[in-house]
Amino acid sequence: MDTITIKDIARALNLSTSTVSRALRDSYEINAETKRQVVEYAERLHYRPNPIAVSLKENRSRVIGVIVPQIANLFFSQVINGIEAVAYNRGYHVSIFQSHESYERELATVQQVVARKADGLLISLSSNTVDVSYLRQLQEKKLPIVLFDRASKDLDVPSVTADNFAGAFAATEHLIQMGRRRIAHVAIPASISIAQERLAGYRFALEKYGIPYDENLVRHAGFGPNEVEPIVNDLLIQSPDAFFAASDRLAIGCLATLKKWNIAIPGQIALIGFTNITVADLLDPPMTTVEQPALEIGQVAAGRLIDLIEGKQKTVSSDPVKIATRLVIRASTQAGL
Amino acid sequence: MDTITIKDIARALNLSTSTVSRALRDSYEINAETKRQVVEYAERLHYRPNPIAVSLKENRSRVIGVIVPQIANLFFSQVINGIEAVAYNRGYHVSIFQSHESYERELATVQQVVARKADGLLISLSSNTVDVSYLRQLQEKKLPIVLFDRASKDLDVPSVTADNFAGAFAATEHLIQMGRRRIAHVAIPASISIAQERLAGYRFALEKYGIPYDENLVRHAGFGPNEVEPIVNDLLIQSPDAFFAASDRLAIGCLATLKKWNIAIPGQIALIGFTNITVADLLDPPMTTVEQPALEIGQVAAGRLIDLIEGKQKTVSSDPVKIATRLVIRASTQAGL
DNA sequence: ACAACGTCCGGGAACGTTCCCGGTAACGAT
DNA sequence: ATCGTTACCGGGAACGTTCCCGGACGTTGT
Repeated sequence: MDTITIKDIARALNLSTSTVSRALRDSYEINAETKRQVVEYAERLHYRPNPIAVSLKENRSRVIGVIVPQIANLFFSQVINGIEAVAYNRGYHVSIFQSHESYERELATVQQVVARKADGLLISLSSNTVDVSYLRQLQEKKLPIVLFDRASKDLDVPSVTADNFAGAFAATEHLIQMGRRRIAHVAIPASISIAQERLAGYRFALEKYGIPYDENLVRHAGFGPNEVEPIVNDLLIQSPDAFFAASDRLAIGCLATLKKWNIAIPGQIALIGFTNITVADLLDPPMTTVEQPALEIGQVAAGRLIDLIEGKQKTVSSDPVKIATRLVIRASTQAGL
Repeated sequence: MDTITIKDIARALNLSTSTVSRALRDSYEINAETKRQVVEYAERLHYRPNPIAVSLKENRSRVIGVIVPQIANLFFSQVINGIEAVAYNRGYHVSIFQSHESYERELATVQQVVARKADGLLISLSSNTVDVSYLRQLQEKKLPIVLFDRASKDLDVPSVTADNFAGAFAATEHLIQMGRRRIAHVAIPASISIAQERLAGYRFALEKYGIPYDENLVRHAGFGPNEVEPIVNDLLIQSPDAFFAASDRLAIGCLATLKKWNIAIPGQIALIGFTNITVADLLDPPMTTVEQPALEIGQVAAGRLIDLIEGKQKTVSSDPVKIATRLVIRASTQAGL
């Protein structure tokens, strides 16, 4: 009754659907005058090709699916902005989904996205995803996939991440240079690839400066709402003189807990976050952070994916791309005591 | 070569596609034994119905489209979480899109979503959208639509928003009760519906306490990255003793600018934000805020939309739903001077 | 004059479903 | 024996496209 189809045009102009279809796609074998008529009529009735029918026919959709653990996270939302910018420019639509850190939701969402014939997949793994075999299967079925931020060592898929090792190294080195020696590390769940990279950077810095690694100073925190506070409390028993938090959320949680105890920052304890929070310098005290180039990660990841989709990538070199981080020094890591 | 279809099952089991289709949907007119065979075989080969084909046939998709101006905004991302929670429970998939505060992108995105046969639309208007006729047309074509947060008075569509008037009133009243009299209001673009509601609440509070309304104390700020600072600077000329910022972003901008000028908060100037920022009490100083129930807004909006989709809403009463806000008092509005 | 070619167009299958319309048995009731 | 049911199942159209195949007509070359 309302959406106008190619058939309607054909009927109205006394043509066949084939002719109309070809006229609309500007085929060489259609008379110029006929094309004009068709295009004009289509224009006038606001004809829009039905993408569902096209997808069914062509087995593709010009849509790329993006799956992140959480959208309410500035890092991911900025990555998405980067993705959209390049995807849009190159003629792709972007559909965004959340896994909510759940393997089941991630799996279901990916299946759905694939069933809807997305041309490619951009995904950051949920923290509860250990079994990535479903992604391997998709990969074997030639579905273009690019991982970002949270990659997986079990998967030979192109990935784009921040240089977490270097970032964590820089953070830890900075703390050491500011005279800290007992540096606690509040890490994200060990299942996530970047947790290990950041931990490694942390350890490497300690090693370089001859500080023994003390595993009592390292704790992993999950994504529960009140998980950070008890962990910080535990760590405080070890009398650290600095906290290195491995994410936005954790840094904020550390800050809140330390304040609760009336611990002077950086007087007694220095604090550094691994984050993208824009309000870092409005906090009390302004917080030193390792900034991840979220936007750029998104842009690069989307670019690689689309290259893959369009077959520009002859060599499917799945060498991971690492984007440099940036240490922004603020008050929370000044020399203390 | 890989995705298995109903035809494959039919061929393998020597049945017709009709029978297989019916068996899979558990039709009463299929023999129990046949059903068993079909279901088992389908299970074994991991058969998944092709949602594209189903959409084409049924003219629906069990997908609801969500369009927000910006995802990198805690308010919207929390609303989305609310939406997803109920949508998921009721058997709908959610596709998320951003308009980036652009009318053209919004229009294009909505068209795309509609063309893909979304069953309904949940949308928060971009600040540059003045012409909502395209939405009216969709509404006339019986597409279920629910607006949230940013509604439009030109549109007779169900909407779910925070109670912006009451929230702004409470904020302003609080400032007045703390002894402030020259209360500056940094508002969001006047084109957005909630800007007017918040302004009205602000004015009503002034009126109630016999404070004359001074239009020099009210300025609207757009979404540019550096738009807030000059506006705050301008307002400072009017020597205000309080700032009421109408959004997250603006409140943060005010705070940053005031700090730049070394203005004591709340000593010289009090500050209150209209926001959802979780770090409000970690800021320097902890910021008093009017909190919007973002999650609930999302839940209610999704609920209404799905009711609409499933025709449970006999009366299409488009009376707007208003969800109460909550005033959280922190240090930034203590009595000054 | 006739083949050969170019130009322009239509018929119809196919993508994977659903569903309407039928049809065939078997069986009890008349 | 005939009829009406009931229980099952298949054929095929339809959703909106694209594209292969083929055909009609006119023009050109020999």
